[in-house]
Amino acid sequence: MSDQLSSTFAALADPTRRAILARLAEGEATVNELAEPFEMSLPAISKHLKVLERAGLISRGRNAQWRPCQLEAAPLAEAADWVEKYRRFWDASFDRLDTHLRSLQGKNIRGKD
Amino acid sequence: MSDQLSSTFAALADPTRRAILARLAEGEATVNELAEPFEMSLPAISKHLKVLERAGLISRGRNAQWRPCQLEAAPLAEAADWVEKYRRFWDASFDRLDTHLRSLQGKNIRGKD
DNA sequence: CCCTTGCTTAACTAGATGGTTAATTAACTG
DNA sequence: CAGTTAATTAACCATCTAGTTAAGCAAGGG
Repeated sequence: MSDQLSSTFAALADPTRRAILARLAEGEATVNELAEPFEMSLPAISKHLKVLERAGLISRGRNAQWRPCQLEAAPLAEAADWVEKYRRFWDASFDRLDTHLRSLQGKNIRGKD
Repeated sequence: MSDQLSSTFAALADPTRRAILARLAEGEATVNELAEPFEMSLPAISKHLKVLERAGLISRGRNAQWRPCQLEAAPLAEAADWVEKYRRFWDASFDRLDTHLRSLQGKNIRGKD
């Protein structure tokens, strides 16, 4: 799970962390500000932030005793690229072609590919 | 981790499972065909397929003793939507606006939002 | 210098994840 | 019916995850 894409997706696989990113999309925030909406201890938020940081999705500065967090969306570009490769499989405009290709594939199910 | 988006991202957070989806993008495949590229036991692949199935990313049919797997990309649409909301944060054309907004936000770091 | 505020680290727990081998089920094949 | 092939299930194990409470560490404010 050490590759970038895996840790990005893993970081996104938690509603708390996605909510934190959504909040940071509105601008910088401190840990306490980020924690405020959640019924969860501060250490728990701290851990979520560490996961986001190690995935490169946030960066943290220092301002006196505050540790302001900032969104770093770069890893999301790679994730978007990956997902987009599959767009034709869910996009309505490709349904007919897709069904056709699938039925061709079905006849060759035991073939090399 | 029970919501759709979380289980979709969780399923994608593993290179083996992403490779399986990539293979299925070329068409249906049986479990043994899917397992072939990996140095991993068949039960391990079976478990990965179960994760993908519970996330709704694949469906499985029956053809005699074979259980052909098929890509079901629908959940990826939701994932793509989520990620796309952040596009402006990594897209070069938004960098200048983004920097500007951040600097405004910075002055209000202790504010309500 | 002590106290409060902001946050992290430590230690622990319950449950999920990712893998293994061995046993089992299911369906075709001689 | 016996054997082979395809795949799953069971049982087990190590590691990771997401949370907890309690203790520790910086930095600013009386």
